Amino acid sequence: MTAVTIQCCAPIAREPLSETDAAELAVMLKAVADPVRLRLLSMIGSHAGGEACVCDLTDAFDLTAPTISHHLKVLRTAGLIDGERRGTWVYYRIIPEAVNKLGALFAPLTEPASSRPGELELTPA
Amino acid sequence: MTAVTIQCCAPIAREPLSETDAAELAVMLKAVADPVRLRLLSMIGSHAGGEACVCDLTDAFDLTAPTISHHLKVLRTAGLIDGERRGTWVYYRIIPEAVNKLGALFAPLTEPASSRPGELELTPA
DNA sequence: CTCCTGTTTAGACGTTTTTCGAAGTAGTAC
DNA sequence: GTACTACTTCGAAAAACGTCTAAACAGGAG
Repeated sequence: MTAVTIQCCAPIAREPLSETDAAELAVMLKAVADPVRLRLLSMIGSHAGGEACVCDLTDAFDLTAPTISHHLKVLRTAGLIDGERRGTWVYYRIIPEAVNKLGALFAPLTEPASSRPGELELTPA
Repeated sequence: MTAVTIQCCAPIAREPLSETDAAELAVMLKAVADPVRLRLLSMIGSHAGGEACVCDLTDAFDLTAPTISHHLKVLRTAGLIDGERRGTWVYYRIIPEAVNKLGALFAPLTEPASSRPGELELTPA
């Protein structure tokens, strides 16, 4: 599930976003536009091994487990993370293509993308 | 007004975001996490001359003028755009540093922050 | 099997957001 | 001055959101 287009749009200042692209990007941005989810994403992404257990994440907040679970679901539905159960615990990992898509959206127009070394290797699937 | 820290954070996957940084970034992301505001930002940024009149923007939507005005205010409060009245019309323009900040947040981890030239002069509070 | 821990789902409640119509402010033209 | 246009502010209604508690589900241990 969670079918998300990996690459769709030029940087925001290159040309006006279409209604469709804007709607799709807004879903992803809305997922990230919350302090708790931002921190969750950052914790998962920066965790050793590239993945983090829900149990690790829950302890870092003053929130109940269901609330954390809800936020993780929002991130997962938006296509930003993916989760997998291994035995007792569930591990989440970032989906880099999705994050790169956001990075590309806000990339500066000043220098052509070519001058940034390995900016994005992602070509649309 | 609209005092916004220009640079505060490493890419999201480098290290866990602090509670403070996450809260601050979430404000900016929330401003951008709406289809209408995304399109407004894109229209302003890609408009010839780097600025757009509210009258141009309003016509592109099926929304009333007060609603567009509200969205523009949200973007302005978040520090993403700036507006100026010249005679009869009000013109808005993007604040590139703010957009770059978002781009940096979602940038891939390939190069260490030190290799980006004089990105910014402000250190976090 | 039962019990315990980790995680998700369901439902409820208060807060925030999006939108509108109506009224207010800023500026030009007459 | 009045009249007209451009834009913003105000106040209200509906929808979406974040959080909780309670209950369900998944898996390991006894």
